[in-house]
Amino acid sequence: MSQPAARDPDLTRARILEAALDLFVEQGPAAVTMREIAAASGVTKSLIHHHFGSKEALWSAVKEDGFLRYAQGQRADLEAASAPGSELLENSVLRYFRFLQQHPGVVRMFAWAHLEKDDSCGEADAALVGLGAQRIREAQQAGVLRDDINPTHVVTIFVNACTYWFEARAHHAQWPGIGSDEEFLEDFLKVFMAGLAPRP
Amino acid sequence: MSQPAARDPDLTRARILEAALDLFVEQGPAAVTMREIAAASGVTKSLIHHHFGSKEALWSAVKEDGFLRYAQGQRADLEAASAPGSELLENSVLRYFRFLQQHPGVVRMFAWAHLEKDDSCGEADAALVGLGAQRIREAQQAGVLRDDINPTHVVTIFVNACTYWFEARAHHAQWPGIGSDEEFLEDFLKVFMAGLAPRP
DNA sequence: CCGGCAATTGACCGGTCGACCAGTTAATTA
DNA sequence: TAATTAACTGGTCGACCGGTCAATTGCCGG
Repeated sequence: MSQPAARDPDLTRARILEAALDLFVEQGPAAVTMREIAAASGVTKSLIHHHFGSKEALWSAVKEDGFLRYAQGQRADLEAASAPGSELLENSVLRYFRFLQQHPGVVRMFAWAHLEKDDSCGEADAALVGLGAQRIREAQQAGVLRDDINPTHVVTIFVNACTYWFEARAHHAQWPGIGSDEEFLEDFLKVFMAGLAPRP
Repeated sequence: MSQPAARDPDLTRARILEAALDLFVEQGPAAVTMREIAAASGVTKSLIHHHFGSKEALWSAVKEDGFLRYAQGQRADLEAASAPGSELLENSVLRYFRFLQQHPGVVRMFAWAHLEKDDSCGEADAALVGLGAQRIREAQQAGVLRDDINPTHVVTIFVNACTYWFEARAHHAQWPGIGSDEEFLEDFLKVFMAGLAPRP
């Protein structure tokens, strides 16, 4: 006979967070009810309140957890793409694009956070962007990239282009002549890298 | 003494649409109540149902109206920036950026639509993007822009970079070394235009 | 092995939501 | 001007929301 699962508050919290993440990211925090989260995570509504206090606190915990995992993944990616110079930049764009491609929920989570003017997401990746900008500055000083562009803006440009590509995918899919993920990435990289080449 | 306002269903509809637009764009469709919209537009809740049927239908009407006005404004802008060649492209980016700068609600309305997977926004500007892409194609054939890039992707790149700049403004504001609207626009234009210059 | 505490449950509460409806008023038309 | 239609109002309903609470269960240190 199936025993009732042994008590494991950490696992319970994790299960609630996981179910809540899925629902929140998919439907938005306002449209999800505590009852849905309870049903999806296999616990009682009261238990969610016991562990997280309120719906808003749960949503905050979900975002904090999500942003943390995002930042950790990106940091690992940035350190893995360690080849210096312009190859590093091209690799970074490629890795960032692939990351969003494989984690569509991340784009949506950021979008929800932006719409509700939650700037806590900035804390998650500010240090990461600073690190990336530093690498670009080094490449500029080495003469590999043109040096009349703010390094942080270099990061911002490719982050914006890639992120919004996935956020507005269904929208832009209706534009005449639009290509696939791969074709867009290829074209963007051409323009981006050529635009950053040292000036003659 | 103040007469009760003469009946004017068109004006009433317009007032409801305007109030609903503001509230929906600011808080998102799920967070806004019919009672709020009624209070903000100075009519009864029942009257909104009379004119629009349901909350969802009202939100659809708001989006449709918003997208239409957006597309009309953009079309006017595109036709105004009629100088051919690479100047046209630079002007288009500039005008698009300024448009979003002056209409922050548009960015948010598109973001809400994207998050709820409403692809009706694509119908609004598909023709417009097609027109822009055609101009770029002509510039490519004239040798003013490099011709190994999908023209639609050229549009997409600058639309993404500009739109997400405003959508994630509060987020990116926390990034170290980030600049102002003007500084970002300048840097983006440098990279973008240089990246699209004909190859040697 | 027992006493305390956290994990967990189900019933329940006040409040608010979107929608509906019967009734009233003003414009339109025949 | 009588009749018809559409604009508009106030009141109300059932559903469902987030949150609370007393009671129960299982773990774990003394």
